[in-house]
Amino acid sequence: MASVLTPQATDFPRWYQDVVAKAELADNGPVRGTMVIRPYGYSIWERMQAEMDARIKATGAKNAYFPLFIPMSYFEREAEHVEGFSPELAVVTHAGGKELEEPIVVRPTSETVIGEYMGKWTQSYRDLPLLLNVWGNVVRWELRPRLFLRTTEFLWQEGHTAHVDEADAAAFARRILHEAYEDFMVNVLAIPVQVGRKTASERFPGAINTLTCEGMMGDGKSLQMGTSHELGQNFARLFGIDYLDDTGTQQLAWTTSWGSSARMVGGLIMGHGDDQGLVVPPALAPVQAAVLLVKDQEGSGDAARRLAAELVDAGVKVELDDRVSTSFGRRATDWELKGVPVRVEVGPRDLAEGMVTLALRHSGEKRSVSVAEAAPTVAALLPTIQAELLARATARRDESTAEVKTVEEAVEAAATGWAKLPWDALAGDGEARLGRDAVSVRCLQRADGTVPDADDEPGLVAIVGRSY
RNA sequence: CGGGGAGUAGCGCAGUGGUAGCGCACCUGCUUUGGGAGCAGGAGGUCGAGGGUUCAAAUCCCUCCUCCCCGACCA
Repeated sequence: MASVLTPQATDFPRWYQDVVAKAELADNGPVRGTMVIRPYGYSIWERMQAEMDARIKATGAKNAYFPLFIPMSYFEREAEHVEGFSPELAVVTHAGGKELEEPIVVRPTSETVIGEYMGKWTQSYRDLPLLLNVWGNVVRWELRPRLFLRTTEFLWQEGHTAHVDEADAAAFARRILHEAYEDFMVNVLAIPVQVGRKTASERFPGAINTLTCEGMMGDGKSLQMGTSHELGQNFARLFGIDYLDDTGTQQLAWTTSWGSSARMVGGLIMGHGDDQGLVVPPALAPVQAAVLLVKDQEGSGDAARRLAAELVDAGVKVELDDRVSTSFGRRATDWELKGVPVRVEVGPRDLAEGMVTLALRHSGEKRSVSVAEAAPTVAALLPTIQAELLARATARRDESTAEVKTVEEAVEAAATGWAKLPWDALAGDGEARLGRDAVSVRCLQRADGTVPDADDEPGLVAIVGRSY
């Protein structure tokens, strides 16, 4: 059979584009950098949203919505913020048939508007912490777009919180990082992210500290899959987020912001995909099992429908594929491209023996089970597959991570994966030297892998690599 | 913004002056269906736009537009 996709080893970026197209995830939009998310791609994003939303709400944050349009003047209040974002702003200068008095920015992020309203809403320490989350779209004008990974408009979640003091803000930024982001990525996406602290040069514009989750992709490059920022009192000062404390003294709040986006779909593709296409972990999959009717003869159609119903009853997300006017091979390939964890192949040959065939996407394994055992077997397999995917991704990441001592060795290791390098080895112009080879510090960790509180703690380790 | 390409059917492309073609996809029918089925028939085009040369332009000339790829930022 001719291969459907460009092999990863031949051209990884082209493989990625092929998967996006053939698995029917997305199309390019009419305006450069925009993206049309197709139903299957969107169903994956909806599953991500559902899992993330539950984790975000579990921290006490509540969903709200803020406007797409932001007055330009809001941006100009914070020097680093405006400097960081101005090259990628889309600005509305005309509306209603005339030129506007003040240009309006299409939000690239919402710290400023949300700051303005937090300022209105916080008067007493009893109003704090104020924990908000927004699901929406943002626009950052991109020169080099790639579907899901970097598009001019993208879907995301941005959380914004205000706290009575620095310690509470710092704790919350870490809580989101671990309990929402890391937990989701490890346990649902089955991607073993490295969590750590960004260096000053990689920090969010206007933040005093940025924390990150970095996943390793199939080509050894790093993908930033979620970030959580401590904003200090920068935005509180500029937008008047203050309150009276329990002694009646006026105090400035401490704020955080944190975001994750549909870029995670790109992480899913490149984190688990293979030359046969996407591989979706069962905990995430919008379709966990496809019941594939080989041909509708000798009652196999009825058997397939019955089996699909049994799978639903067993709590499995099922899709019945009885489009027998399309060849079996074509349909099997399509489900494989879409990364559906289990295919249940139902045909007269097996049914004559009282059996059906299960095909596992992640391993390529096929096994025969009796019709009666099929539904419970599939239901029981899903957690096993989930665990195997995480184990496999973890092993691959560890094999592709080298412990090194010098900048030169780090650059060499970054050709195929990550390097762990003593942060001290990058003192002075180390980051600039990495940058010349398109390599950067993805994050800093303590020797035990935990997240540092400052980048001048002794003995820190820099995780270094190429990135998306 | 600097350098390099490309615009012809939904997608990928061929077509160096004689009036539009191939592969895939699509539609109809028949035969198929256990890893992208076969055969037959069919539909689909202001050849990026405008101007010029010519008996004749997808093809040659001029102008414009758009898109893609490589160099500085980013979820």
